[in-house]
Amino acid sequence: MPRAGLDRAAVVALALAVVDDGGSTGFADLTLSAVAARAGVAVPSLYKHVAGLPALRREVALVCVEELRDALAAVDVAPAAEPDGTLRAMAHTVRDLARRSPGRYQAVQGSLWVHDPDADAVRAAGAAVVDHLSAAVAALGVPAERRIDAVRAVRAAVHGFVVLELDGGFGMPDDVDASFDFLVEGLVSGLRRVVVT
Amino acid sequence: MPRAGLDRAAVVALALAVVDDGGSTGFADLTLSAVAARAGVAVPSLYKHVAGLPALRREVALVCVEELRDALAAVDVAPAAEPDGTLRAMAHTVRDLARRSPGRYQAVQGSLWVHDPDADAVRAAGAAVVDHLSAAVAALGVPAERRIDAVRAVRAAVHGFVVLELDGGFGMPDDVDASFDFLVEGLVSGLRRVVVT
DNA sequence: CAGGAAAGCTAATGGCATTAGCCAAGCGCG
DNA sequence: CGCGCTTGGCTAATGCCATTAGCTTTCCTG
Repeated sequence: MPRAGLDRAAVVALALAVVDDGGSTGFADLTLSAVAARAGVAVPSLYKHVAGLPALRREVALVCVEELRDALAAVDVAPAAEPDGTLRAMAHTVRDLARRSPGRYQAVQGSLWVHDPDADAVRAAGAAVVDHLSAAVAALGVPAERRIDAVRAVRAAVHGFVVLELDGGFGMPDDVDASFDFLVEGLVSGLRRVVVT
Repeated sequence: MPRAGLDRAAVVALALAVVDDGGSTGFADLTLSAVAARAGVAVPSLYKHVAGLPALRREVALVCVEELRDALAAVDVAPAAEPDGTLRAMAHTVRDLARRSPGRYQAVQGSLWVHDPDADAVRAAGAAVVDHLSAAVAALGVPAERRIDAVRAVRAAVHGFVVLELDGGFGMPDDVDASFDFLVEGLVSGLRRVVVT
């Protein structure tokens, strides 16, 4: 019986594969059994590398949040020509990422991490995501005292759209891309007008 | 051994109680065990009244969606003075309902029902919810060819905000009410400007 | 090449849903 | 009044999952 040669990283990678293969419910359906099956190993063997299912979920979530953070950082570094381009690009980045890997997007969400004392790293990466959005909003000229409200509005709008889209909540597929553009344009132009407040 | 005198409705009512007591994860944590414990009955006895856990969830969801639909219908019937008042009121109605019963709001969401062949009633009630929003958007003067986009934007914004709020996703509680007002005002004024298109 | 740490295993426990099959409560009808 | 059937409840058994305990084997290290 040769060894499988697993380690923490390999287990997390296999878990990510499970999540990716599971569509938009991939994260919810993440199970030690599934990971063990993929690894060609008995379930309890996984405990040699991760502390349990909740810990594995946390590690997976961390990878996913960092992925999102880095994608937004890349946008931040290369702002489009116009100043509103950044927020626009970030919105599309989030949606694209979510569509490419729905399971990973679910992993990012989470009442889960907000109150989990062991999820400091996840929270930190999440805060970085919000910071990038905040910078984009600031670039639009939103005054400081409205900054928080504006960032919350952006997060709500984009996240809400993505969630509804992934859940298939938009009945007919009536050009969902156009609807997203409509939303983002409304957001950008709405926030630009806040300047006058 | 007297009988407990359960029936389908009583079981669903107990399930709703479980959901309500479970906070924002109440629906996810809904379990036959919990319902049976409340009913003072062994778990398998529940199968005499409901077809299983998925069916019970569906029944619970139906109640919750109908509740939301009726709340929006009430707004529709008694429009505020100004014509934009309706959409504003609906947005607040949704949020208030979600805050009052977070567990029930989660029940309404659902990739779950969209593709479940046995959930026609849930889908129908959901469609009615969307219809009410659509009417409010129309009252704002949004032209017909933008109606779908506008309704999707409203749903995304409100739903996204509520989900983030319930998940505790807004770090500090920095006047979340004000942020919601900001979002709703932006939505209403943004949609009124679409008229010119 | 010996020995111990690390990685795998099997077995056992406990929570959950679900199915099968048994028993008794209570209603309706003679 | 009592017989019997429908119906609601029960216990027992199965299966899937996570988790823990404790054993074995591999393989690196000295």
